[in-house]
Order: sequence, then structure tokens, then C-alpha cells
Amino acid sequence: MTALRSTFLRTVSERGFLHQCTDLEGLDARMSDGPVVAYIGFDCTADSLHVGSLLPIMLLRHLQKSGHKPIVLMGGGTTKVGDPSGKDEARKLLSDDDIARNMAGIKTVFGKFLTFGDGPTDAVMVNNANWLDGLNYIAFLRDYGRHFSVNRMLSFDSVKLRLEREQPLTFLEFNYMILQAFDFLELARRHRCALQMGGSDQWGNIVNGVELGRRVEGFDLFGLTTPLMTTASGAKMGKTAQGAIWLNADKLSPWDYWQFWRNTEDADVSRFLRLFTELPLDEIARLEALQGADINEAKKVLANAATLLAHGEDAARQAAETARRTFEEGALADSLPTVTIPGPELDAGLPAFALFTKAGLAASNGEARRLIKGGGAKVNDSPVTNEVELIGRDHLQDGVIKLTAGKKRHVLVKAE
RNA sequence: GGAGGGGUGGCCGAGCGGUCAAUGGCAGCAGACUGUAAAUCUGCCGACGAACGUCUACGUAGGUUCGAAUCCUACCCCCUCCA
Repeated sequence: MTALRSTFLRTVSERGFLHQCTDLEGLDARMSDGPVVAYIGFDCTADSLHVGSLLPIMLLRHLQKSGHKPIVLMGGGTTKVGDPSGKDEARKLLSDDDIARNMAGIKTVFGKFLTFGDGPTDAVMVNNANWLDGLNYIAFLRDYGRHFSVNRMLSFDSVKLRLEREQPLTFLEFNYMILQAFDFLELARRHRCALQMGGSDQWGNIVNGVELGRRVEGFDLFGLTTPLMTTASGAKMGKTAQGAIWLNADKLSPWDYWQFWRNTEDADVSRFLRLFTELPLDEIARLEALQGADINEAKKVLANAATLLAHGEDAARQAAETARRTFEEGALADSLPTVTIPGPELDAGLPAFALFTKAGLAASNGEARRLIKGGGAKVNDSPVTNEVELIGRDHLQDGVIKLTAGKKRHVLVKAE
């Protein structure tokens, strides 16, 4: 690869964000020349983003830090259509209310990673419903539809894969890429946006936008994609049995967020350090050199740095301290997740399985029973052998009962 | 509109009148081993119940039968081919 001159491209390249670019040299030249406006689109399919979206968010953050202007495009309009990329089935259609609520939840995340405002490199957030909702069908087809060849559209992975696998693809979804291309064009017109970024599954959508911009307005637009994020064992980032790793603190506590990063597989640590922290590369190089159990040091650094970005310094420090006390000293850290039980109930005592369910350590009483039968449940660090054993006030030690499921999940029970 | 194929537990996928809460695989949870890792091995893996058990579940709604995921009817949805 030729040496990159622009700070942004050099940074993201060194850190492993680069997958494909429509014209890397051209973009490098443009970005060395002065501030460039770039955007990434986000779906409004949930009321928070999860770590699966963290890669593009970090990309925008690096962009802004290198002196360019990020646009966060909320897909208020395109979410009504649904992106078929990488999916076998159409997503269920969301109502306008759902979308509005989801958008509000997502907005709060970006404030942590980007600086918004009116300045030349301040981030802005726009909603594509603004220009998509009012489109006139016939006018749109005549103005833009003629620039799209169905032959070509069929060749893009997002539709090709569906067809090859004999999965249904509705005309509604088929239109998604056209709308996304139009987004890019509109952003170029309205905000002089010149670059669209996204995950590698967005390549087809992005290329369409670049071409549409050139054909309709003669714009010189660029596209750039990041690699598909999976863990070393092939799983998709961000989904665990408990659910997605949300970025909003009200959907997933900073403690659980910290634990997620702390439990990174060895093979992922160095990649994650580059992508999801802003530690200098020489520091990362030092951490990657660690072997065996010492890799745990690197994982702690990763967890601290990642939590700091999403939840702030205090939350990160507290999670780290709680983890240190709990796992390294075997001590009781009073900052562990806590559940309160009404005093009278505690006086009477609860069957062990019920208590574990109440504490959120099992999804149902049956699951709690299995947990106990399997020997994975502990009360105050000693194994529970009888699933109906009554746990009550006399189990309080210094005012709390410590419940443990497996090796990693701890909850404190307190009297209300 | 016509012909054929199909809709099963989080996913894939068997079953095709009783022994089916439904083989198997994946995912998940727990145990062992470890380093809060991976790999491996073992157990668990619908809900409720202390337990005998009870309830819900095989696209939807009915029906036949002592008994249905399995048979019949209607409807909905998907795929393929034809017009």
C-alpha cells in the first residue's frame, strides 16, 4: 500500500478499520487538502445501538479527531424499507412511533463519542425521512430510477445472495439500495458530503451512491468500508445469550459492559485494542507481546479503555475496582449489581431457586433449578445443594447475601 | 389463475396416528481443566410444581379418532414451474 498522507486514513489504516475504498489515493489527496464531510447511516431498528455498531462509531470519532466533519445519518426513512444486506428474511416493518422512539434512544449514544455543534468540524445528525418521506414516486423514478440498471442491481450481493438461496426478496426491499444511494446524493447536495463509510456489507449500497452522485451532479464522491466484525471464533460481535451488548447504560450496566470486554477471547485482544480503544499503537504493541495468563492484563486495559469511552472515567474505574475485589481478592465488592427484596419476604425466606430467578441470574424458575442441580449456584460463596432451601434474613452477611451463578455472574441481595 | 413443493422448539433439521415436550446438529447454561481465555471432555437445555404431575407447543381455524406434529377440510404465508 502506498504511504497515506492524511491523518485520518493513516490512523484508520494502521488500526485495522480499512477494508475497501473506492479510490484510496484520491480520497487521501482530498483529505490531506482540508476538511472532508463524511457520513455513516444507522438503522433505527432498536432503541439503542450495540457493540456491533461500535466500529462505525469509532470511525466517525477518528474522522472528527483528524479534523473532518462527521454526519450521523439516522435512517428514519430507510428503516421503513429495510436493508436486505446480509439477511435472509425481511425485517418486520416498524411503525413511525417505533422509529421515532428508537431514534431518540440512539441519539444519546453519539453524544459520548462525538462533539456536536455548528462548527466546521462539529458533528451533525440528520434524518433521511426529511427527504425520503416526501418523495413523489413518478418524479423519483424519472429522475433517478433511470440511472439504475436492474441487471446490475441483481449482481449485488445483498440481492444476489437472497435469490441464490431462494429466499424471498420483496420489491420493497429491492428498492433499499436506491434509497441509500439517493441519501448520499442528498447529503452531498445539502452538506457537501463527499464520503460514505460503512461495514463491508454496505459496499454495494455505497458504490451505488457514489455512481449516482457522479451521474446526476458530476460529484466526485468516495466510499470506504470496514471489515466484517466477528470474534475469533466466528460469532457476530455484540450478541450474547443474555442479549445484545448495548451501548446505553440504561440497557446494559457499565459493569456488564466492562465484563464483556474483559471476557474477550485471547485471539481478539490485539485487534479490539486497535479498533475500540484510542491507546497509542506502541502501547498496544507492548500489550500484544504479553503471553499466557499475562494477556489478562491486556484485557483489563481493553475493558477500561472501552468502558471509559462509552460510560466515562468514573464508571470504568468503578467497574475495574469491583472486578478486582470480586475476582482477584475474592472479597465482597458492594458495588456489584444489587437486587433488593422486601423485608417481610426476606424474613420468611425464599426458596433458593426463586431467589436466583428474582436476582436475574436465571430466566425462569426451571432454569434456576437446573443451575442449582448442575452445581453452578452459590450463596455467600458456598454451593447450594438443595434447590428449595430457604434463603432468608439469617443469610445476610454485613447486610447482603451474595449470589453467584457460574464463575462470573454475581449479584448482591439486600433487604429493602 | 393452473401444477407441484413447503411452513416443526433461538437457528438448522428429523419425525409423518399412540412409546413425541418431539432424534440429531448449532447456539446457550453449568461442571472438570485453566488465566474471569480458547480448545477438549461431561451434564443440562418449554413453563409451572417439593413431588406423582399439570399446562402450553409442531403456520391459523375447525374436524375425524379412545388418541394427531402426524389423517381430513378451509384459510394464511413462502418457494419452483406454467399462463
